[in-house]
Amino acid sequence: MSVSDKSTDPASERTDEGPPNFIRDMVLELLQRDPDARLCTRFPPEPNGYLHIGHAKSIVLNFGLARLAPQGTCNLRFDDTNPATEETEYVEAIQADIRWLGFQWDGPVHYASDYFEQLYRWALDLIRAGKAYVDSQSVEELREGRGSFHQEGRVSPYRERSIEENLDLFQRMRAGEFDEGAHVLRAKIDMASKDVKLRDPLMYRIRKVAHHRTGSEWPIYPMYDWAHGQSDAIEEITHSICTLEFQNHRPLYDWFLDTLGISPRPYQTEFGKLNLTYTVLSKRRLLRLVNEGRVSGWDDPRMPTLAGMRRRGITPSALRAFCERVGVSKHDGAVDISLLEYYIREDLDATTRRVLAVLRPLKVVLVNLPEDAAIEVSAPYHPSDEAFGARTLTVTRELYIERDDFMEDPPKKYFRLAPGREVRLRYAAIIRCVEVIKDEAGEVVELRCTWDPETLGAHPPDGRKVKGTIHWVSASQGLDAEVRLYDRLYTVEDPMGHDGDFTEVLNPDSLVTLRGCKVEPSLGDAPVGDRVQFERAGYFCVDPDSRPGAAVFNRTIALKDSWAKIAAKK
RNA sequence: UCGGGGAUCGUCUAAUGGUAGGACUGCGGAUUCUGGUUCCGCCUAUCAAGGUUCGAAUCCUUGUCCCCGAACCA
Repeated sequence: MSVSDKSTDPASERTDEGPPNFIRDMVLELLQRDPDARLCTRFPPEPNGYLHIGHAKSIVLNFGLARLAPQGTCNLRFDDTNPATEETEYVEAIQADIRWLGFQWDGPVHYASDYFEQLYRWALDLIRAGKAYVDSQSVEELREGRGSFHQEGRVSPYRERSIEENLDLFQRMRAGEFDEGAHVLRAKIDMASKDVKLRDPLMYRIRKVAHHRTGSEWPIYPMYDWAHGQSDAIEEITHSICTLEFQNHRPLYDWFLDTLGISPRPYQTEFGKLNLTYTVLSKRRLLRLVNEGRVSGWDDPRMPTLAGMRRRGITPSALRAFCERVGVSKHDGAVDISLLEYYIREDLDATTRRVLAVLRPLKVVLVNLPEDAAIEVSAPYHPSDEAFGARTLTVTRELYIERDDFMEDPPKKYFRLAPGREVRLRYAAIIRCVEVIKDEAGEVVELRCTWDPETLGAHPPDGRKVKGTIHWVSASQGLDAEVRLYDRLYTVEDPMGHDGDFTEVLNPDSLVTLRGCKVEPSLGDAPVGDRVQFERAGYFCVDPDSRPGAAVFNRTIALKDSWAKIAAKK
């Protein structure tokens, strides 16, 4: 390709889609050779748990690939071949999560269970072709017969059953004549293969368990390897994208498709799934957190599930941007959680209005203001985007400031309030602390300050510099609220690398609930899900637990805090 | 030990024989009525050793380390 045709090169259109990657390149090359080539991907979750951010990467990848061509499509298919663990609740939650993330699959929702009949007929074909047989060994015999990495497999005594007998047995398996474990259907490949996966893998097992869609119609269920590739083929998927741990399955994937002679057929490509520091992404372990009550549910804001992140206040667009940026490769690494945090802040900074809220209130009395003072100030909702508008805040004689914004004996470089020192009240005027009131225990319970009217909405006329600005809420006008501060769920970067159980490194402070917080009056009618920035504190959203007059805010993420860094160094 | 994959700044990822680039993090600085944002700057990488070549992250050889695989899970 020459440089001059760059403008018509499909590869040049990738600019808005994040960095290039080997799968995208593969598809782009195909499209360059044949612009009319069919392009169909699929997202194939098993409905046995909720979607997490790792699935988001896969969704963004698969839907993104389909969009590379105008005729490209991406299916949603539930890989529901194990009725013991799958439920309708998950089927519904997964669809809601995909839509929330901002994607819509093409055509109807597909299910591997839609293909049970076709799969069954193909299995009969394989038996007739002498490529599959019914084995009647026990689980233990099967396992032993499979051999090991260093030892060849042993041929089953049932391997040479006649085609007629296999047909009869398999049909009776399907008819429900046998108990679980009595027989299995195996592909006849090669018990001596160095690839353990190819040592006559199981295609069907007997499971007398009701299926969430097919009920009790089927007493036998196809195994993943038998169902997946054929399901792809039925849907005429062209690119079957999956994660690295399925690389070992590809020879089998190919064997079934080739042996059946299905055409056109899909091809599997693997990529490294997303891993995140301070995070565990494994449906089995997330299920444990839920079942053991370590979190409040699949949508606990600390969970890396899409449902949890949604409740936490994280936006779909931040997630999408993150998934684009982490890239796609065959390297199995762990992305630093700070990259995710960056995209969350970037999006929220642009899209949320600023409000004032005091999380840990400390009372301040402005001694030179009359009892009924009500000084109105206009405060823009966003520092750089006028479209957000403004609201009016009222300064009253008594108000609340953050406990952290006052220190009796401040260290160097602390430019907030201290005895005798000045600070600006955000959007209002400068105050000076003239008296500190303590209780019997010696704890500071109130500050007396003077209000400097000359600095209301203006710099001090005498030119003096007041570096600090703090947020505040009127004592009489502020609203009470509950605030839930969320932090990382684990105390270590790699919870699974920890010796022992991953629950041992759960962060005991991952949720801190604050009651008696004070928020500005404009928040009185904030709807559930509403996202705001509490100035100087972080981004928050209204939790569904909120009740009229008793709002609950979840902290999505704190603002970057360079003072905390300075303070921590000392 | 057998089979399949993978090794590039601290992290993720580009560069497919021709200047090792970007993002995040970290560290400085400027601006700022958010210790936020924004802007500017700096630090830091080709797993190792040989070989081919004018030239190697890229090709070859050997080695090292890491991941996956012996479920009637997906």
